[in-house]
Amino acid sequence: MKDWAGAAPDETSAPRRRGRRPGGGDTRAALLDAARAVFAERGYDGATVRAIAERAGVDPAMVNHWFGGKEPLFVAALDLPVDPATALNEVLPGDPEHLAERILSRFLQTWDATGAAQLSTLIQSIASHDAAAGLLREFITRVLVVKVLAAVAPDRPELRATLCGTQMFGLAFVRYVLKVEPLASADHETIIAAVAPNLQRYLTGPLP
Amino acid sequence: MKDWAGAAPDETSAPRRRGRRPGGGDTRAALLDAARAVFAERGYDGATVRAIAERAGVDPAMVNHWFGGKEPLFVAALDLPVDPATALNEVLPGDPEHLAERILSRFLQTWDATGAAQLSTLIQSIASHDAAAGLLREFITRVLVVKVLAAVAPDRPELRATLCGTQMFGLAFVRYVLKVEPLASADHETIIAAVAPNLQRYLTGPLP
DNA sequence: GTCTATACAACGATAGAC
DNA sequence: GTCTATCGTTGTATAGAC
Repeated sequence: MKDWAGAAPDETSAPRRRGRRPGGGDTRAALLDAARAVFAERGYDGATVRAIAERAGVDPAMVNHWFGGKEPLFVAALDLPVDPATALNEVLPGDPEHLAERILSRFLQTWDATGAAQLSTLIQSIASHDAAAGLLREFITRVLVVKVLAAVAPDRPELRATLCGTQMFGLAFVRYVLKVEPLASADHETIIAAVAPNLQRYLTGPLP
Repeated sequence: MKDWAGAAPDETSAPRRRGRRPGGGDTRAALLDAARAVFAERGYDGATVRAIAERAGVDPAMVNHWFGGKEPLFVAALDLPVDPATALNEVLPGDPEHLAERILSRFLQTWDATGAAQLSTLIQSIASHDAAAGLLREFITRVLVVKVLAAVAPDRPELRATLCGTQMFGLAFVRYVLKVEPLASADHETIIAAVAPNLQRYLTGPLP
């Protein structure tokens, strides 16, 4: 950390070789591992790109080169089966009063296609490892609050985001992990019609 | 949480002695272990009291003596910090249109007092072991559908029950396991005011 | 030769010390 | 207010793979 931050760079230590590494194409994997460790230890804001790159033994610019920035690296470290940014960009445009329907439709399509197995393992790691829980907490806060709620919420975006999180997470768990009938086998239309009004109230409806 | 995969003591083919056993005070624990195993293997309806007692190596009458019946044994096997029957009897009476508020109030009091640790371990075992997931599925179906929804729901009690399950489980997970702010630190009044209308819609509101 | 992974320097923004 | 340190990000030159 303090090697190259403020000290004079004209030390006698040998500079790292520039250019492409001989055999190892493991920079991307090293960054992912380092990112999971640092994000888990310090959270999203506390984790710096420089610290992650240092742990991985590479230049901070590699984060941008391989992932496009700090946040895409964070999403990649979560190892989700979908890219939230892409999904949100497809879902956000349109009437804000029908946003819940679009979110639910996309949500069901994604997890029905991916299958419950992957979601089950994801939830397991979330429930058992504090690190994973911290990562998801960061994810909920950042993605839901900053991107979704800031665009449509009239007030209290943080509270609305967590409330949306309760409904979406509970739906995922009961449908895909517990597989409680008749919800586990219900078609998308039924679920959207049942859940969308509640989710929409959390998004734009009146709150105390 | 108990060890759901723990093997119950094998049944012995020797004839059991009648009357009080000499030193054995482990009949209750043996029944609980056997109950978890058999409930997990066969579900609530498929598990018979006789099979549970046989695996525990005791007389079926012991189920009635120690637990008061099959269902209290099932609840005891779930190792919940509260007795659902008692809690429901305190919550059900009153205006059905305000049932959600009473459920949420009781729910928050229970888990805030017990602490998040116990709920976290409970959810972990649910997410990781299929057996525990099956038990909770049975619990949701039986308790919510038969006892709560049958009393207040105008139609589709099964669907309403699972929808209520999504909201309650999601609330528990986000507040007590993930501890996402501001929901994790919100007072009961705020949460009830925010969630009760949605839960009430699942209970008695219009469904598609 | 081209292509690409890499290192280094530097920019604008931001937060805190003074 | 200024100053400083550090952040995320970007530009660019270079070394090695192709």
